Amino acid sequence: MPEQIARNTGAHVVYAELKRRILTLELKPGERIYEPAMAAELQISRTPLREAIRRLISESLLEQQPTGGVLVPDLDEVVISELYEVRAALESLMARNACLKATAADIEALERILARNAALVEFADDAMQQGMALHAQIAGIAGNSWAHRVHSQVSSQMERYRHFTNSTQDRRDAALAQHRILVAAVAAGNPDEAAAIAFEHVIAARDASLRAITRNGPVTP
Amino acid sequence: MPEQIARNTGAHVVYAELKRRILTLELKPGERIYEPAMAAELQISRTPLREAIRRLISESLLEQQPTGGVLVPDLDEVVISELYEVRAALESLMARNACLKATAADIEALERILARNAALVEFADDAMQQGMALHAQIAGIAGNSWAHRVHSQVSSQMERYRHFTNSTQDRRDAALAQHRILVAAVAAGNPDEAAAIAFEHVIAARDASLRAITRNGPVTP
DNA sequence: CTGCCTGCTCTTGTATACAAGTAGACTTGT
DNA sequence: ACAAGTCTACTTGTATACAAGAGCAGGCAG
Repeated sequence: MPEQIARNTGAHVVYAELKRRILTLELKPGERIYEPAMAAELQISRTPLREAIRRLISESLLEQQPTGGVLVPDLDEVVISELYEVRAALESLMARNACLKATAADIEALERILARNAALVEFADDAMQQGMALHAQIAGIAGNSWAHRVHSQVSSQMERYRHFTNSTQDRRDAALAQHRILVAAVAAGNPDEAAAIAFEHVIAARDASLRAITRNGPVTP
Repeated sequence: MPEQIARNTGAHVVYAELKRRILTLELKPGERIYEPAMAAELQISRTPLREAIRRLISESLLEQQPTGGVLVPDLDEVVISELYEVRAALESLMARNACLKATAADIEALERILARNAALVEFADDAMQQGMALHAQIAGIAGNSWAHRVHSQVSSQMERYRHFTNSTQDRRDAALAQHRILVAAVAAGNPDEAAAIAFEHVIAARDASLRAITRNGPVTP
């Protein structure tokens, strides 16, 4: 339900391409987008390009100036903190709901993912993927499509900050430990505890990121 | 930050008008929107109309069919439950943050709103407004613009269901009592308690709404 | 030298024309 | 009568042309 099936319209293609460029910082924060130039570059007319731009604006992946220009939003460490907190609230909710709805098969699936993650904990590049996999499973069990949808949007935003929030081995170990406790709480069917653990887990990730940022300098050097 | 200052462009006007019609159910759930007809009715060309439509789609106030048609989403009691839960998670977060940041003046402002609400508790039409006023103040104190933004979007969605979730005097009294406890927790500076109370408060509202719906029949009769 | 005014260029916003694909109705054959 | 195929009307998606407004440069006056 979150991602609508991509109809192969040009607007969808340029939307995906622009989104990719924004999230990879290929389009730099603060950079302005000029419709005719971008349309020429993407070899498409202004109409579908505008459609893609407006969609990105409504997702806050682009920003409209009062004067009328459109630009890539600046990176801001206050924002990343906010995003982590919203993620914490949503994942907490989903952990609670998963707790209430999980079947034996669901628990088994969670533990299988956990085992996989434990085996791969040393690989930094997979760390994010692993956390996402576990969370995706929990989200599926929770079955709140709106929570899932909003969570996806927030996660997209956070991708722009990925390069600034390097994960350390310590952090990955801690995350794995918290995931174990979380799955245990879900298995035990304790909603309040599962919710609290999920919340604290993401808040811990927030604090780790903020420390990493202040150590390595601000996000916009 | 949530609502961008309306630039007086035609697309913004039709956006506001369509949104109004959708939220008031003037555009009926399930009804399809034909661009030429709607453009003629609103006396504007298809281009700005399409812009407004796409924006509403990305806010889930309109729905795009795989085939290409656009229609007003059906009402669904599963969805309203989901929306309440997301609201609960977000308001819980904001209550927690408000707790951490509130100044003496903030507490005073909250208590003033509380007193006002207590005086007006018997007026059903203001009930929603009062709850919103208190929440808006808390959101302001919490100062998480993303939480605020997402909360606004979810609240918009819920407006479509307003007519089905009639509030009773009992319900309003209960809400006021919970608001008192919430403000007390914020004043006491107890984040966990404030968060828990805010969460339970909205969940209680969810349950009351679901009961009202099952009593009065399904949302789509 | 500085401040203001004027004109130009380039931007965005809107309208319209065109193309392609789809749903539905009608006809035709069995 | 029913099923299948085709044609038509209308839909959405895209391109382009046009208008209005903002920003900027350059010149002119004080």
